[in-house]
Formats: sequence, structure tokens, C-alpha cells
Amino acid sequence: MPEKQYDHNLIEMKWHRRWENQPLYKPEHDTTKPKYYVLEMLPYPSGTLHVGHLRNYAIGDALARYKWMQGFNVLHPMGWDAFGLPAENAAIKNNRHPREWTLANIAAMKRQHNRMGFSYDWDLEVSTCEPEYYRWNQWFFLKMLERGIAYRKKALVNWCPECATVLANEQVVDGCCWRHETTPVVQRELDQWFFRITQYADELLADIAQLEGGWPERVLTMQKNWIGRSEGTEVDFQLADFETKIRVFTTRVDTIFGATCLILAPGHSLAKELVDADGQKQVRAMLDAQARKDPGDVLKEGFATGHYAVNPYSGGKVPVWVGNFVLMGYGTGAIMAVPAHDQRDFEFCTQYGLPVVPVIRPMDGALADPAAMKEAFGDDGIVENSGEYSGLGSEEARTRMNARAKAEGFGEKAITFRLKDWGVSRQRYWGTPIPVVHCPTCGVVPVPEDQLPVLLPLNVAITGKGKSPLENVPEFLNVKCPVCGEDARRETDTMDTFVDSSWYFYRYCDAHNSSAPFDSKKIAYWFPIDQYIGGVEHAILHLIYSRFWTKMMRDIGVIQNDEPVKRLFTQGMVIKDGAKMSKSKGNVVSADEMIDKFGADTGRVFELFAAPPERDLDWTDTGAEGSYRFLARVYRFVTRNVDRADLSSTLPRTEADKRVLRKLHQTLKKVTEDFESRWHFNTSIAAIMEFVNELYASESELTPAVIAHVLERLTLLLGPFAPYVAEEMWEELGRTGPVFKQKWPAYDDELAREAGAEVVLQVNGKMRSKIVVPFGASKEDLEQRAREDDKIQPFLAGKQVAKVIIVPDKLVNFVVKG
RNA sequence: GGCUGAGUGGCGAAAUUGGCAUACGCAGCAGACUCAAAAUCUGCCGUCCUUCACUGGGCGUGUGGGUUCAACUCCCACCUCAGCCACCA
Repeated sequence: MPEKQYDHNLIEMKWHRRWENQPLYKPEHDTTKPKYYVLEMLPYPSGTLHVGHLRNYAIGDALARYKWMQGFNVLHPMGWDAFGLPAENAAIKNNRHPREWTLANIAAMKRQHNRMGFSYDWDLEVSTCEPEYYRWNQWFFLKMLERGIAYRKKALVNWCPECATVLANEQVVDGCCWRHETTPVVQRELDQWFFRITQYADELLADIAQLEGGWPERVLTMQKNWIGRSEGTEVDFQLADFETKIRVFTTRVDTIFGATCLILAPGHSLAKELVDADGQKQVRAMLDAQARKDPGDVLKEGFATGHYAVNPYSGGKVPVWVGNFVLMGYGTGAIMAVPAHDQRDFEFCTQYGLPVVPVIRPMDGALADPAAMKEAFGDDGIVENSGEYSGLGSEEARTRMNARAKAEGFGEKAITFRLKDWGVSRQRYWGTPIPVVHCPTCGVVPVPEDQLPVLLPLNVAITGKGKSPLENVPEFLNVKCPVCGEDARRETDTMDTFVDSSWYFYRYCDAHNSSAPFDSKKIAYWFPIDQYIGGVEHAILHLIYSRFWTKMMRDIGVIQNDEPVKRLFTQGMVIKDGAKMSKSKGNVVSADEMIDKFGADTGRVFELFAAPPERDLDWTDTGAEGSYRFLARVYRFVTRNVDRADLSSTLPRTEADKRVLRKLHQTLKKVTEDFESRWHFNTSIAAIMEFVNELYASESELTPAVIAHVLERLTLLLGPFAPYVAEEMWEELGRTGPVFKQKWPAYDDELAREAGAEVVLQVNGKMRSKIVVPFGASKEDLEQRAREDDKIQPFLAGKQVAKVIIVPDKLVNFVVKG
């Protein structure tokens, strides 16, 4: 009879049909059971999935299946993002409605995820473009409005001329829109909605300590840098000829006696007031250039306003300049330039012939000669030429100067963050409408809760030009004021889609709740998320917004946890032909193509086997073929030995039996440990391959009882990695019930143990021989055996043994001289 | 410029606590099976020297130093690559 061959199409089709349209596993809301919440980041593809998109799901799904088998109550949900901008672009290009486009994409992605056999609980599917999700976005918005966390202000904002919309700072990449890499961003002043994330800056920074260990160090560092806390001093400089003061921020107030000018950002309000018409022109030019934020070294430029300001510490007068390298968005938008102790100031001042005045002496040196200085001295040291502060250390001088500023009312100690408030307004159609009404008499009026959700009108022309398309829909735009009942105008801004992704994982716990965003009791059980898996590209935006949103929800009283995610895992990219997979590079392997050719199981096994999950992975077809061969090898072994398997057989165990059992239990141990600690599934799968190699070598000598024992465990072992073929083999073994509902096989230390300890014999640290001894042999015994070893003796002959290092059960090392 | 990683065969990689460097896979080579091929199975596979062969030995984890009986692993300095941030006062 011909041997059964592995046919992934037959097997996967069969089980896919059985699993389709029914949740494989439903978590119970049973708070007495240990829970595990595993979540992959929302997909953001605008078209079909490729193998690069599937990697974090392969990792997450293996983990979810393992945790089930370990008896955990597992929440493993899946949902879909609204893809704001891609949806509108598609609408413009293909004349399709964004809603239609989005739903079609979701259907396509869902079909592909189903084909991969991922084990989501589809009953908890959440799409962020659904009316119910809008309702709760808006509900949170109103809560934030009440508390002043959501607010509106006129602001200079980044504006992408291509999208005709505002961008968050985080969406500006190298001076260009994150979606249009060649379109420079310009600055515009507009009324915008913001979330006061800066109110949480301190907490966001402090709570990073809670995440240490569970989050990658790299991500935490990126977040710290992004929040960018710095301690310093704000100091007022009185203008000599006006009643106005200029407030500057500095971290080095100890250098203030060396300040030789003040420099205003071109966006500073005084920059416009203090300069003449010609200066106005220069200011505008600088603003445009700053908006472009050209990467690399932009030449420092500036000009004097002709005005002077008084240094409150020294009483000296310094000129006021405008400089293109000073940013409005950081500190106060004005700086004091201390060329002797700040490299940027040094470059600026020497370029324009402004004096350099050293006031800090290095601990072990002399005060620099300004004429000879090639660069600024930026370290702390001893303060000199600074009146009453001369002779103090930098630290001490800062403390005293802060105290004086406060006492005399011209400044104070200040903490500045790089993090800015989150601008959430988008002049775009496809997003959650901001639920407020503008009334000529009552001002900004929130939409009453019982009128939520405010839904998008469906008949709308999307052109991608000018203002929001919503402005052209009278039945949306024109409303009555909820307070006075007069004619009013609905807000047409919609919310950033990062709002959606900031809390979708909470909604999963209670996806069908229609009276609240979720039941707080369910959140208390499931949160924080035990394991979140996604790309490192979300280290800043999504992962800071989510943390902020969690703290905000805690403050409005709907949840109790401070942090959303206990452990974060960032998987590497999938590379092909030396580049990240992308349509433009033409190196995409689509999910459908891969499944047709190799099967979902092979794709999953290869993605887990080819590299450790945190590292980048090279996709090669020949490599995938190797994984296919491995699965085929396993399948063949199982099917051709299944008739031989008999657990009740009492034949005595052969040497091969013992060898195979030992290898099996070593493999079980290895795979279990990989799941429990470092997730190096590449070594887990390598171990299973080694075990299969051992099975092939010993096949003919195995007894029926051992065959039965081995086949069952081999199948279970493969369950998390290759679920389709595992299921098929389980059925071949005459067993019923899905593999992932079986118990994870425990390993037996006794069976896993080697017959004896293999001891390495070294001379001067070089391996010369190996011997096998019973475990726990004494040091004397070991040395004796080592000295008698044939291969060791020549190295000891005629030499003097200075020392013998013995590590029991491991090694003997002779240190010889002569 | 700052921060964070990484650098091991022809290639992807392993070595988890300082103790056998290169597990597992890919590619390659050889053999078995076959009329033949594919598939499959088995063996070889860092480098140099030695040997007909068996074998034995030197070198070898980016570079240079150090600690140690022993270093891919720890310390110091440097080089290269990647990612993120970047006139942040």
C-alpha cells in the first residue's frame, strides 16, 4: 500500500471548513480562573495581506494555543481599524465610498486570517468604523471636555497641502507628511481640538518604571526621549525700551552671566511686534523653512531686532535677535544665548560677531580664553565672573539662582517637556465626528449624551481638496443648538484614527455592550493585557496614546488599572531580497499565494523557525520548502506508524525506546521552557526536528507502547505551531476533540535524564577528550578517570600538573607547565 | 550629535548561569532506490597543515587589549552596520 503523502491543500481545506464560522474557543468570564489576554496589534494594511503582516499573528496564535493547553482562560480577540486616510484616498482614486472600501478590505483580511487558521474569538470582533464604536469615542470625548482634557485653541499646526489636512507632530516625518514623503509640511493657524496629554507627562514618564522587564528596553527609551523631560529655570528679561518682558527657558541658569543675546523663535509673538516690515518678511521665510524641518544641518540664520533686554541677575543689557534655530514649540520659544557654554549658541554668535563670555571654569582647568575658543564648553564646572555666584559649583549656583528668581519674582524653577498636547482634529470625512455644536450665542455646546452617536452622512462628495467634505453636507452641518434651540453649526472636524486604536482592546472584553463602553468588572478581570505583540514602529505614537488613554479612563472612573499592557513584544520585520516587503519594491509574497503554494502551517512554521521572533527575518522560498519537508516528514512518520501504536503492549523496552523517550522528554522540556521564558521558537522547532530525526533513526526498533506514547506527544507538541496538520494527525491517531483543547504534555525529568554525565576533559582549557561517568561522581573519582584517559595521557607525560579544575558532571581541566 | 540594538561557516542561525564554537534548517557534494527523473532515505559539509587511509594537530565568533584554569559570553578602547530621535536651550 502506498504511503500517505502530506497534502496541505486537502488537510487545510478540510479543517478550515469545519472551523469556519464558529469560534474555536470562547473565554469564560469566570474570575476564579487564571486568565491570559494575548493581543496582536490591529492590522493597518490598505490592501491584501502579505507574509510580513502575518508574523505577529503566528507568534500570538502559537502563544494563545499553548496557554489554552496549559489551562488558562484565554482572551484572543481580533478586530479591524478604520484606516482613515487610505480609505479616503481610495475614495478619491476609485470613486468608491470609504465605508464600502473599508468593509470590503475588512472582509478580505478576515478571509485571509481565517485561511491561516488563527484562533480568534470572532464573537468579539470589533471594527472601529462601526456606529457603536463612534458612540463610545464620542462619549469619552465629552467626558474629557467636561474635565478640560479636551480643549480647543488656535494653534500653529502642521498642514499637509496634499492631504489638505492637519497632521499631528508625530505624523511629520523628516519635514514631510508621513503619507506623502515628498510633500513638505507648512504651518497654518487654525482652531483645533487637543487632548491635554501633557497633563499626564510626569505620570507617563514615572510609570515607565512599572513596565521595565515586560517591555523592550528600546521602546521605553524611545518613550522617555519622546516625553523629553528637562529641569531648568524660566527667567524674565525686561525689554529696555518697552514695558514687555521676554521669558526664556534654560537648563543652565548658572551660565546666565555669559549670556550675550536673547534669541526669539520666528513663531514668537514678539518676533512680529519688535521688527520692521523687512524683518517681518524674514520671519515668515524662517517659519516656512522651519515647517519643512529639512533634515541634516540647516544653516543658522538670524537678525537683530534693534531692541535690548536687561539680564535680571547682572543688570547688563543684551541685544534681542530672532533666530531660525529656536523652536516655538519647546520651552517658551525664546532663549538666552550663552556662546561660551552651548555649541549652538557658539556657532550662532561667532557667525554674527557677538561676544563670547566664558563664565564656567572646568573643575581641573582654567577659564577659557574667548579668542582661542574653537567650541563651547558644555559641562558643569566652577562659576566665574558672575558676581555673588563666582566660585560656586554649577549645581549649587543653579539652586541659589532659582531661589533668587523666585524671591524677586523674575522667574522660577521650571520643568519642560518635549511632549506636546495631542492634536486630534482632522479635516477629513472618514473618522469619528467630534460631538459638539457651534452656537452663535451659546458658543461651543457638547452634543447631549442621549443624542450619541453623531454619525457620518453617507451621501458625500470626497475630493481630497480644501476643507472637510462634511462642510458641503447641509443636513449634517445645520443643526439646532441643544441649549437655546437656535440655528447652529455642527463641528465638522473628525477625530484622529489613533483615538480608535487607543482603547479598542478594552472594548474586546465586552464587545456588545450597548449601555457603556464596557463593563468595568470585566476590565478588572482581563486587564492589564498579558501580552501585546506588534511592530516596533508603534513604539511612540500608538503606545503612548494608549497609555495616556488608560490613565484618562482611570481618572474618569471607568477602569482601575494604571497601565494597559503588562508585557510588550516587538517582532522583527519580514525581509525579502534585502528589503522590507512592500508593493513599491515588488518583493511581496501575498498571504494567499503563500497558502496556496505551501500551506498555512508551513508559513507559520517557517516564520517561527527562520529567526528568533524579535529579529528581522529573511523570507526565502527554499527555506519555506524546508519547513514544508519537515511537516511532511512528521506526517509520514505518524501515518505509517499509527497502526503499530498500542499503548497496552507489554513488550520490554528496547535501547532505541529508551533513547527516543529520553529525546522526547528533553524536547518537551525545551519547548515548554521556550514558551515560558524567551519565546525563541526557532530553537523550539529545531528541537522538534532533532527529535524527528531521532525517530527516523530508531523507527524499526520501537515497541508499540512507546510508538503510541510518542505519536500522541509529537502531535500535541506541534499543535501551537502547525494546527492544521496537528489536527489531522490527531484524527489519524483515532482521537477526537480539537488538539488545542488537550492538555499540554508534561515532561518527565526522570525520562529526560541522560544515562550518565558527559564530562569534558581539557588540558590548559583545550578540549582533548570526553568521558561518560555516572552522575554525581566524586572529584577524586573524576580526576582519576581523567588521568587514565588514553587521549589525555600524552599531554600530561613529562609535564608538571600545576592545578586541576573539576566541575562535577561537567569537566576536568588540567593546568600543566613545561 | 544622542540613545538603542547587532556583528559567529557559502546563507538563515544555535550555544539560556563564563565550561565541547557552529545544534537545526537552506544551499552544495556523494551514495541508495529508479530504465530515468522527481520525491524519499543515508552520509559528508569552518579553515589550514599532516596522512594512501585511519588519524592527529594549528588557527578560527568585527578589530586591539585585559580579567580567568577556561571568554561568542565579562571589562576597556576602537571599527562597521541597522533602527529610532535629533538645532529640545
